[in-house]
Amino acid sequence: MTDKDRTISDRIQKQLDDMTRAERQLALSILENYPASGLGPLAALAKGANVSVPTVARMVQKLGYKGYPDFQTDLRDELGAIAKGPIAKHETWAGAAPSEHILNRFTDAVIDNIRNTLAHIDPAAFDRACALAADRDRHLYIVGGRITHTLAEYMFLHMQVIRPNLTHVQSTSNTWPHYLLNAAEGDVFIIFDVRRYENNTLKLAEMARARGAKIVLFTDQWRSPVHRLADISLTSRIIVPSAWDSLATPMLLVETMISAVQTLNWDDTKGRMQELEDIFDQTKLFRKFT
Amino acid sequence: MTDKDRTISDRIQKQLDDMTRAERQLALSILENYPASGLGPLAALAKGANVSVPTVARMVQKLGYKGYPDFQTDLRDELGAIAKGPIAKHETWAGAAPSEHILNRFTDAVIDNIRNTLAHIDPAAFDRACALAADRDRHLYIVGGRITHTLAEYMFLHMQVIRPNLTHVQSTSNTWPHYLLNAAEGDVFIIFDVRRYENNTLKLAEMARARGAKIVLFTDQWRSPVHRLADISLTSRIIVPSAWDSLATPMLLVETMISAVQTLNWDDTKGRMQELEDIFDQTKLFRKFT
DNA sequence: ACGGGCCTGTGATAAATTTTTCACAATTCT
DNA sequence: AGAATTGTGAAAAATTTATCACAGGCCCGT
Repeated sequence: MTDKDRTISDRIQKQLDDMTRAERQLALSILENYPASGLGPLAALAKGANVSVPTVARMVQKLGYKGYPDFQTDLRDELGAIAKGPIAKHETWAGAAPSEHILNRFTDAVIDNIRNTLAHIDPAAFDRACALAADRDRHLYIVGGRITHTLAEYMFLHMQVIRPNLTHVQSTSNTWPHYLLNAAEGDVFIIFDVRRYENNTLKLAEMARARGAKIVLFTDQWRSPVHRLADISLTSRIIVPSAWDSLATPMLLVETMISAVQTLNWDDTKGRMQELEDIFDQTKLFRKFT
Repeated sequence: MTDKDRTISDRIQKQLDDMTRAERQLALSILENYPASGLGPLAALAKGANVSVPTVARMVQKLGYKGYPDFQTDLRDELGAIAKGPIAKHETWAGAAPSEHILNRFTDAVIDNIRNTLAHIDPAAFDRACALAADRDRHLYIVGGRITHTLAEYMFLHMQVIRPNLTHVQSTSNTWPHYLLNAAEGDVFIIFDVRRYENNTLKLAEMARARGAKIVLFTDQWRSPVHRLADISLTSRIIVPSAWDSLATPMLLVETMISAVQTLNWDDTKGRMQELEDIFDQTKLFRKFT
């Protein structure tokens, strides 16, 4: 037993590989809300993990404890030890690393970006953008640039399941003018443009605008020049301790929009989602919900 | 009941003055090792406080609980909330929207994912992964699946600037076996695989492994089967109130790794970035940054 | 100092809950 | 098909909790 196995959490994680499905399910549940969930009654823990009572009993014994109460005692001791430690310790995300570690510095920055972004966002505008993206009568164009096309494609992949009638355009390619030939009044362009802003993207936006299309823009705090043409601009803070910017926050917004649009289109999407559920079942990670 | 009474600790402290000798003795004992001591059996708590069993029973009822288990439940809930960190304390992110708005619910979930992911990550393993990714002598393969290839590509785009000698492989394409022909012992595969896990990805990993390559895996909390072949697994929590999973947290890790690798290779990267700038300037792909 | 009122501990017991275990069926994996 | 895993339902065992009555102690005012 090395240095790393001091906490029960570590020990559980280490054994994760050798566990069976139900055990792993249980272990993850314990880790999920650690250590509170393990301090309640055995039956509650079992229920929370969607696992049977004997499974819990069997596992704690596999972990080397005489019984569940024994396991709880260990958990409590650990909890007590933690609380006694350097309390006022500046909060670190990866507790096992010093706060100067890049993991902590970077995460700090991203959390800060998220907080700042959400604080300044206009929920009404966001909702309008979602409504536009959900409208299947409008053709939906999703446009990304050199780096942002990964975000654009990510959105495209999901929207494809949610609704028909959409196109993924890469503004850096030289084929995008072709797409615009088909753009009609009322169509929707979701455009991604963060610094350094791309001329192609701006041109594309201008032409889209000229054809009477609606423009939803994902950009950064310094705002792409496209924002003057956009009906709705969603700006994210993207600075991190790195030579590059972080797309984590824009991605959060993208995912949120996907979720919102899917809800708006739920009636129509339900069928397709059922298929996904079936595939989901095949992963055999979970019990079926009965 | 005001703002200050949110935690049980606060409530107990407030009543401290009105308590009798034995009660105060008990209360201080609870506070002494909070909340661990309150989560054990009643008798143990009594003994630890040098107080009789009925005293404990009487006091928890005075505190307004139906019984000791009731009190414990409250303590556990509080512990669960605390463990989530001050950030997750039901803060509304987009202040302009109600907390039920999807923006707030989704952000809550993502922050929670980040917190949980970072809490369980092994910084040493992360550092080793970065070192592997930074090693120019090893060819670097970046592998993504159907959805995750966007993340893979995102990483690839940045790594391209940082170091030479790398390839982006899409496991869903049927061309990947060709890439493997060139893979040599000691080469590094960064593989992305979240549920639903893809057979192609697993096969690819197996072949890479067979050729003696190192494998770094980005996966979710349920862990892709690839993790058994991986030298280093970086697991993220990815659940959000949506029909899909969130790649925001894996993306955070990716960006952090990019930043770390770039620092490791900084001497060389500096020059390459400058060249890139020059090339972009020449092609006038970008507007100049003001 | 004294007595009354309150608090507290003792020891015991009943009640409630929780834990443990079992055998077997159902399911999943190989 | 056979082996391993997991769930079910139940019952027994163990532990924990809630209470009780009562005695001893402490504080307080007289």
